[in-house]
Amino acid sequence: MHKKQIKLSDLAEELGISTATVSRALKNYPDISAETKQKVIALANKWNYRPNSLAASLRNKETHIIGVIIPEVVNHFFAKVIKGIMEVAYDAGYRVMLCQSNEDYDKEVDDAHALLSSRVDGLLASLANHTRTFEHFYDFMDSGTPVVFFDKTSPEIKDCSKVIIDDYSGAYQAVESLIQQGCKRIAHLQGPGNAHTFQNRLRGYLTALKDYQLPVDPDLIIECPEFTLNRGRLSAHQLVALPKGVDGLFAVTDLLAIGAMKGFREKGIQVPEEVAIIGFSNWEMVEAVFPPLSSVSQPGYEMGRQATQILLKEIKASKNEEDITHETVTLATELVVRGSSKSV
Amino acid sequence: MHKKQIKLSDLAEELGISTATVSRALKNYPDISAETKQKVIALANKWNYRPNSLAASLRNKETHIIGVIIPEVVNHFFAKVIKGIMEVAYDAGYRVMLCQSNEDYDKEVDDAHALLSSRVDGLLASLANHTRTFEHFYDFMDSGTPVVFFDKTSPEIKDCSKVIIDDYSGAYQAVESLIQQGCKRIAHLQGPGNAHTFQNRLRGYLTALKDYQLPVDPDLIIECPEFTLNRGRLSAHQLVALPKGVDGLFAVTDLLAIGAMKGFREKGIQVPEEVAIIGFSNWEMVEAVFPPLSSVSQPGYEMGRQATQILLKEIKASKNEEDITHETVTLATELVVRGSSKSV
DNA sequence: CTGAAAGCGCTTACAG
DNA sequence: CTGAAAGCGCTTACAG
Repeated sequence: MHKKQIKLSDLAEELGISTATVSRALKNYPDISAETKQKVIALANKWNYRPNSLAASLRNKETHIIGVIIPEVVNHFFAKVIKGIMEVAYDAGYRVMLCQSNEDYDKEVDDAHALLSSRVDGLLASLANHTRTFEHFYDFMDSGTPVVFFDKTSPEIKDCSKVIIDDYSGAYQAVESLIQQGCKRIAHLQGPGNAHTFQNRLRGYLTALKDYQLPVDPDLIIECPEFTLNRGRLSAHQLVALPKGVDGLFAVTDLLAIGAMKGFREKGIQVPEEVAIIGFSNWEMVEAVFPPLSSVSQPGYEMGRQATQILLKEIKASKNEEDITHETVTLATELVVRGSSKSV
Repeated sequence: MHKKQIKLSDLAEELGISTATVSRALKNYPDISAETKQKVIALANKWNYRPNSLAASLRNKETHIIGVIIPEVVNHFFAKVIKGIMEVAYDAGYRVMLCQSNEDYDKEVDDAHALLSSRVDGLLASLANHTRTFEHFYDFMDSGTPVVFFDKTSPEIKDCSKVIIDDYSGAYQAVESLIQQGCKRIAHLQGPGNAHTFQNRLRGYLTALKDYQLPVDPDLIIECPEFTLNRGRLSAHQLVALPKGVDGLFAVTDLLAIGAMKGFREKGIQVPEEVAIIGFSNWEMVEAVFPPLSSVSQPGYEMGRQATQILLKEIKASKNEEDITHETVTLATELVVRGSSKSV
């Protein structure tokens, strides 16, 4: 590998001045003569000089890189979060090192260690479904590197900021709406593991049933290990086969709900006449299926933006040795009713 | 910011040995005594030592980071590419710095410069729709940093590897299939800009028409500036309003095709009886709409994997000062016929 | 207005 | 088997 990248000393040598002066000229320090600045900048452009940011980062003890750990990239919600993160980061002059835990605790730990080694200035993380210990995150906090959790987090984690959505209320509203339109046997397609978000949606479901004096039937609660159309489809088949049947369904995520719609249709069940369905996330595709899917909005883009804004604020405070007050932002959810259920 | 991160010299001091020995012990050099190694490793674990990879990278002149420039993260195809990239990179001990050009040429240039400054070991890039000059990529090649383009590239770019799909054949097949099932007035929802992929799909469409002696009607070709359901929907309305109507549609991407299905349905047009529709990408959601959408498969995950494998091979060759033979891999596409068109 | 020098935290050729 | 020393490419306090 013979990378012939230009360095400061190459410019300095050609101009017959010191690297210190070149460095200062490029950073537009006020006490460098205009003439010197011009010469330096002209030469830097001529040679296409790109400063080695490794060296600068090592020296300055900041990398202007944000680490991101996300369970899964191929997921519309998380993709929007990433977009929000990258935009805010870019506007502030930060770059993003992205890691996908793949819902694997060991990989999550590994990624955290690598990002720590890379000396990222801050970390944005969303937990894998089965993460139960958090030492790999505490390592960041202990080293003074701010961490902000988004979406999938845990109440056990203290002393850091979080951006979450109101999963509980969103779920409650959805199920309440099904109840109010007359559903008596409402199923729930549940998310895997002990992820707090999914637990909160389950809690919203259970509480709504209880508040309206509807019994909880374990047969109506199906844990879906992965979020695919097919899993939703098969769950619908399973529900249709129940002796007492099903007349409503709230799914932890839209993909499962859409899969379930397909599964019901395959069994000749009419939506919403025989089974009313509500999903969660409200992604664009809910408009494309027929009937359009009712869903609870989950503002991923906004979540990414806000989490990054908080992180940048904490990075800045940490750099200035100011005190940091952590905050938990809860983004509102909203039930959007479409053809797959009735408005009440 | 008072990051109290442990460094080699802290370990060395506590053990009363040199940093050189600590460094070698941690890297399991053969000529370090087993006893020393154990002591070092025990202490490193105790203090949770994370080597500063900035320092190591600066010294070794390699970062084990791959730069990725992609037009858009919120796009199922690109998300799958990213997943493929990250998996292969991770397995080889590489990390990913992700940049989203947002289909903006200036941002693409900016991202390229930043990645060059970060001294990534290699670059994977897919062009923004309106990119027409490539200096920002040539900078990498000139500096000896391998670049592999995937999906959106340009024949003007020489001397580097590419992983693309056979857009032309996929499009040709799709349109041929529509013709063979009797469609006479086949519309095309076209992608924006001069992106080569979209041009090739357009070319497949035009050639198929020509081969079957069907006239090309400019009214039937609609350029869609962005890929949204609504854009597909409105395009369908526009086509329905044509005096001569439309009886087939090939869309440059599934989201537009699904939007068009919705648009036709809104106008009371039956799919596939009155208009047969075929999309491009074959993403999971095509199974969810009704009727299920016929589509040309576009293996994004595989594309990400292969592009990364080639890049890693070139990085290795470059490091060993071996000659590099660039290759262009063309992944096959396949028409998958479903309910929105008829098999022939 | 400019330069010499030290230092960020590693790694490794060289010496012993 | 281990250490002293140089160096990766920057930045900046200090001196002039």
